Parts: sequence; structure tokens; C-alpha cells
Amino acid sequence: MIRRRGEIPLLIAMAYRVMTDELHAGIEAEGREPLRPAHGYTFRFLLGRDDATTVDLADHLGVTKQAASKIVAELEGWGYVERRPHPTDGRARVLGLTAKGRTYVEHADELWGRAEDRWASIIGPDRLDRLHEDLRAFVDASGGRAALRPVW
Amino acid sequence: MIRRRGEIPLLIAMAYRVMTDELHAGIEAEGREPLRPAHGYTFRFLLGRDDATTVDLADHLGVTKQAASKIVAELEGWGYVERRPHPTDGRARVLGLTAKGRTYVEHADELWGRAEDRWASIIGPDRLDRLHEDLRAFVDASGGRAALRPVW
DNA sequence: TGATATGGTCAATGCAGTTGACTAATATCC
DNA sequence: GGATATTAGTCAACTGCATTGACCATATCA
Repeated sequence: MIRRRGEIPLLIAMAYRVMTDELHAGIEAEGREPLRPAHGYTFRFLLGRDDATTVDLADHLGVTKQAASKIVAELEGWGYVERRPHPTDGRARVLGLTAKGRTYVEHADELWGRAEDRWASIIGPDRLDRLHEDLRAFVDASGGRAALRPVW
Repeated sequence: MIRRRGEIPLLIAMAYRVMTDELHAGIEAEGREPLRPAHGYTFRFLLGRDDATTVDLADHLGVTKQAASKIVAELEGWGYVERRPHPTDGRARVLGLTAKGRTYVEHADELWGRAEDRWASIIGPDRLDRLHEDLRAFVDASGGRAALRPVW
């Protein structure tokens, strides 16, 4: 297959778009709250740590603390996230996923997984495994914060 | 390598983010206009056809014609795009890339290409070729408009 | 203990998109 | 051929999600 120089990023964007559309179609069909990508990345971040504050989240997402604060307020209102007083810092509040939040993440992973299954049915599971390794290798080698903050 | 179900879309988003950051760093270092992703997709679209109108562009980008019109006005002001009277339709204007616009696309492809080179240096050129094929296969199999409209 | 830094909030603003109303030219249908 | 409906494009108002800036309360440090 001929490959134009610079073509891969465009294909990556398109592949992501396709998978995202499938996810949104699945979520919408279930009539859930209109969660945006930033919300998903917030869930993913909070899963990984149990001492995160709003400022930590803002750093992770690459937005201001005011923007992060709004996201948290929204998610708290919907019952996905809760804020508890910080054990040692009287100014801060510790963020955490509620059971509803954790369930949501599991469900989203299942929907993502179906998109993966469809991909595997096209190129074969072995190729998909290799693709996973190659993505992981690139992201890891690119290291640092940039790789941790996703696109949206 | 163990693969969590639903992990691939996140890795794809991260890989895209990494490559995009590299592109932006390159462009910024050269002090060019602050072009947004939608602009890049506009260039790519106009490269492929020489009879496109603003409404066609809006369809392609998945935005309203008003939004597309703004993008065109901006790009025209910067000298990347020109609008000519439509040969047969008195209401419409035909969009086209200027020489400056075409040069920009070539340059962007070169910057994208450098990100690809870096990836190839990590996983090897053969694996990158295969990854390209697998991306292409997935996007093609997902067909239709969704695959043509990118994320941003 | 006083100066400075930090977590969080409130308010105002910016910007890229939207909806809605409109003009002018084209297409359709009798 | 003429009334009617579509369509390309513009102007104006509004919305959503981010920003900057100012501020308070608590921590930290010299």
C-alpha cells in the first residue's frame, strides 16, 4: 500500500472519530446524560488516584482551575463525582468517583470494546494486538505530560 | 502485552495528541498564523476538488454554512484561500487554495511526516507500514460520511 | 508572626459555534 | 412564461465552554 507522507495522523483522527461516534451512538441510545469527552477523561483520571483535588484535575486536563471546577460541579450534580473535605488541607476538597461514576466507566469501556471488536473482525485480533503495542510504544516514548493529556 | 478492554481508543487519542503537539510546536516556531484544525481539514478538502462552494465545505466539516463562511473569510484574509465566481450559478462562489495555501499543506505534511519518522524509529518502519494499513482498513470499512469528517 | 503561596470561588469576557431572518439567484411545476 | 419553492450566502443575536482577573481563606515558610 502506498503511503503519503503525513497521512497517518489524519487516519488516526478519522479512526478516533469513528470510534467516538460509535460510543456516542451507544450512549445516546440509552438516554444517559450528555457527557462530553472532558468528562470521560475526568473519570479516567479519578479512577487512578484517590487524593486528587480540582487543581490536580485542571493540571491533568490542561485547563484552568475555574474550568475544571465547573466540570466537577456538573458531574457532582449528576451524581458521578463526590467532593470530600481534604484530610489535612482545610482549603482543599478531595475528589472521588461515586459508584455511579465507576459503573459509567465500566460501561463506556464495554462500548469502546465493541468498537475494538469490530476493528478486530476487519484486520484480525493479532494485528489489533500489535497495533495496541505500537500505539503504547509511541505514547510511552513520547512521555511526559503531553501524552497524558488527551485531545478533545 | 496485556490489553484492557476499551484501551485502544484512549491510546489513539493520546497518539493523536502527541503528534498534534509536535505539529503545533513546529508551526509556532516558524511564527505562522494560528491555524486551527478546522483550517487544516479545509485545506485538505479543497486540495481534492476544484468546484467546492462554502456549502459543500460546511457539509464536509459537519458545521453550519455560517460557520464555514467565517472560516473561509478568515483563510481568504490570510491569503490561503480565494473565492471566484461560480461559472454557472450566480449565487455561488467557487473556493480554491492559493499557492500559499498549497505550500502550507505541503509544509504541514512534512511536519506530520517527522512525527511519523519518530514513530518509525521506535517501532520500526515495517510495523508503521502495517499500522497504516490497519488504520486505513478500519476507516474504509467504517465508510460513509462519518469517516470522512475528522475530529477536532 | 508576618509575607507569600495555594485551593477554590465569583464575575466578566472571548471565541467558535449555533439558530433565525433575510436577500438574491436558481430550479420546478403548472 | 410565470408563480412557487429551493438554495447560496450574509447579517445579527445568542449559547456553551473556555479564558482572564479579582478575591477570600487556609497553609507554608523565613
